[in-house]
Amino acid sequence: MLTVKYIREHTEKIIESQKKRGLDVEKQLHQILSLDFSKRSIQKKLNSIQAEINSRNSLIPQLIKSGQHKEAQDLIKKNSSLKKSTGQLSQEFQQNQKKLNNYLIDIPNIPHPEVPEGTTADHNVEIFNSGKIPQILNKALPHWELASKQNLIQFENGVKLSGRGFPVYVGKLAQLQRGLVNFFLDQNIQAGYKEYALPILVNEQSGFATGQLPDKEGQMYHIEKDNLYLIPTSEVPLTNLYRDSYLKESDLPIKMTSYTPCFRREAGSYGKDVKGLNRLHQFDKVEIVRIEKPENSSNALQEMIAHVKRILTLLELPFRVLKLCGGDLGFTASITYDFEVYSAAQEKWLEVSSVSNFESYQSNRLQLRYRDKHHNRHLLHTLNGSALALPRILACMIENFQDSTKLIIPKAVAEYTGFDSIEFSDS
RNA sequence: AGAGAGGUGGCCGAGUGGUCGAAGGCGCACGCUUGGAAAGCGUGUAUUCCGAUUGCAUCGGAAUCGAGGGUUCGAAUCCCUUCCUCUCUGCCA
Repeated sequence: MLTVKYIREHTEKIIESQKKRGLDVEKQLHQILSLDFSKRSIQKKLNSIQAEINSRNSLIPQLIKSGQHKEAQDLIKKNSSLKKSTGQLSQEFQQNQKKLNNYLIDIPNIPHPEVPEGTTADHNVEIFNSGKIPQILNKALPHWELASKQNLIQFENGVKLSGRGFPVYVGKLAQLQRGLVNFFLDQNIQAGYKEYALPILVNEQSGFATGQLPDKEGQMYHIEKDNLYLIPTSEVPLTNLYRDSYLKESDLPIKMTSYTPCFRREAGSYGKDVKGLNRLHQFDKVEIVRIEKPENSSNALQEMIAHVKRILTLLELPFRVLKLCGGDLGFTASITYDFEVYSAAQEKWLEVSSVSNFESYQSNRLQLRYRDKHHNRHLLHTLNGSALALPRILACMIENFQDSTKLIIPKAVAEYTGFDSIEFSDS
């Protein structure tokens, strides 16, 4: 979230830039400013009363020692009456603070100046296109048809076990998926990211710190008995490793990667684009996260974009990169680039990666800071991206790399699977 | 799940009612020492908020010893609630 100090100093700028999201935050910001003002005036009063009490308290033991009991009793009486007023004031102070916090939590991150105007996904700006739209095979089948026919994915069994959105991968396709995970992880490790194997259940605090709570409360699976949440992305545990941290300049940058399953309830998204692997409740993803000094975060973002591009190129899939417009930007992100792969049989683009700079928005909740050479304290910047999410990659591979007899595995991946094609049984 | 122990500053660790924001050590920073380094010596070293002055330097104040509440003129220290960790037992992949 934004700091009050920042809001105080940049009120107009924030109001202006939130318009890119289609939001009018003027009223909220003024609420925040007035709550902040009253908070400070309450604190001022409280502090001075407390100071008075404290100064008397330090006299009392001295008076008692020197036998001046009457004087001591006098001070005690004065203090106990003062104390009553502090009780009320501190209650007011706390309530004020709570209100202030609720407003603060509600303000999304400020869109970066580079974020294009626009209200819907149609206004996202294409900044890169790999250029090679594949020749579509005459009878190219969408992945759900082909994979079902060849018994590579069992959607019905998934429904039997869990419900819609929990596919079962079979045989070579399961192997291909495993190979891809290793391929992605190795690519990330080679690029300097350290691998972590993480819990996929996290507590409330972790969910809050990266911004999933309370914003996406309804989108996460919640285990009430233990008050734990199934992670919607490994961004959550990965980034929270550095919650409540003070880093040294020499520790930076921090580059991490992790493979985890991800869980999303996808409440409210039924009916649209949910066929096959397009939208799932459980899927596998390899994530990259970086923690950077503020002045380096833009460069880091560019590096991440280049990195994901490289992986997609190795996969030989046609793809494009979009700069998200304000209306399509996530709550916590300052700027986001989406990677979409072209699915020939579906004749549409599917999002396979999303790379974002959160600047200090998450750090403020995480309390993730560093100390510079002059011993001044600053919030760090966090960034993350998928490298990559599995199901849609699989879907595109199935749709783009099929011929009449087999599915062809790209070279770079074949090293990991141990086979370079999946033969179809004729039927 | 049951029983017990415990949660103190970047880390370890002392501290059971009164200058305790907290001894000591480690670490870190700067300085001295040295041909250089280590060792040694010296100095400094928590965070947040409010205020003054305004250079993110300095000064004053408040709060914080897991969290919340209570007792008291006064609590890290006593009481209650709660969360978490560890050990043993039970159970088990």
